[in-house]
Amino acid sequence: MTPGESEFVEEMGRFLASLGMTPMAGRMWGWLLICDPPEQTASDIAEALRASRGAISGTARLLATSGLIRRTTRAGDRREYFSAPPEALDAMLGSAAIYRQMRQIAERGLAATADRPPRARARLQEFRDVMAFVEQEVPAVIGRFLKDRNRRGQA
Amino acid sequence: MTPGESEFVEEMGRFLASLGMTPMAGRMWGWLLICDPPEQTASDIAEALRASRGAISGTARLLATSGLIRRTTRAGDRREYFSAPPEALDAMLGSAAIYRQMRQIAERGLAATADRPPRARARLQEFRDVMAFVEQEVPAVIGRFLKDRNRRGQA
DNA sequence: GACGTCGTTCAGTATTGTCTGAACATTCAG
DNA sequence: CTGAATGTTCAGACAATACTGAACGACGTC
Repeated sequence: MTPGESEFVEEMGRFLASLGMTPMAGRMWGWLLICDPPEQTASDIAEALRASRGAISGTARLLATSGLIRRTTRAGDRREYFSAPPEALDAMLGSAAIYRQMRQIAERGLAATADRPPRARARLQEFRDVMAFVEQEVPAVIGRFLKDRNRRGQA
Repeated sequence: MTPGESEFVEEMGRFLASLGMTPMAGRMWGWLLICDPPEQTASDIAEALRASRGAISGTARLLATSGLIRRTTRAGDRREYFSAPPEALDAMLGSAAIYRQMRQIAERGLAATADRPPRARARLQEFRDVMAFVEQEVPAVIGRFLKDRNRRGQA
């Protein structure tokens, strides 16, 4: 890994960490975006990132369950191969998980303030409404784009 | 603050913390969404959240600079009043800051891998393209919605 | 000037979270 | 069986972080 690539990997680590993931998750994902070949074993990744196998193991599970990476296996090869598949972008952007979570929190808040005057609840009500809209519309827009792009890619 | 309200405030704290802000920022914003009256002094907030004045001070700056809360003053009153204004939703959703940041990281990564074969750069290139789209389109969609809503609100 | 209120800053602390490295289980080859 | 390679788990070290509480300056009132 060149210094420039390493800087990219570290930057992705800091960025995903700032979004609630671990730095290692960001590094691993960044590396899987630029590595060659695209599929790498845990040992490959541990060596490239100079991280322990334990860290790779835990991070791989985290990334896989959130849909950001794919685990594949090969006949006659006990190792697992990790890669950043195109669907990762769908998982990252097309999901309304964050907006849904915010809407749900807002709704629980509204339930907890049911006996308060409307004036005190108006802001939270509005917040909920906006979140409900975003939860529905943003994934739809991104979904249309990704679908379009995939169709063009196939043609 | 009732137990239910406190639970809402704490939940908002955990949520914003998972997005890279501090728990206190989430609590404060959550409280400003449901408090009565809607404008509160730092002392009011410190008492409601049972937090120190120092924590409120730092958190208020954080929230204000990111546009989530508004600081207002009144003639003949040296205190500052904090509130969660409707524009906060614009700041929270309409901003493309996160997507722009991801696009920029991707572009620096592409620059750092300029001499690598296209195969190794394809994923990152695609990632950049999708981010560029989202950076432009998502705020546009949300902006149209908010504008619409405001117009309806005025009518 | 003395006092009370308001806001900021910062050192210290307590807590949390991340990563390492070792121990362990599993699988396969020799 | 022995040994090597792969993956998981977990205790513990280490670093980062959030918050407290005290010190400080600014402002206005008496």
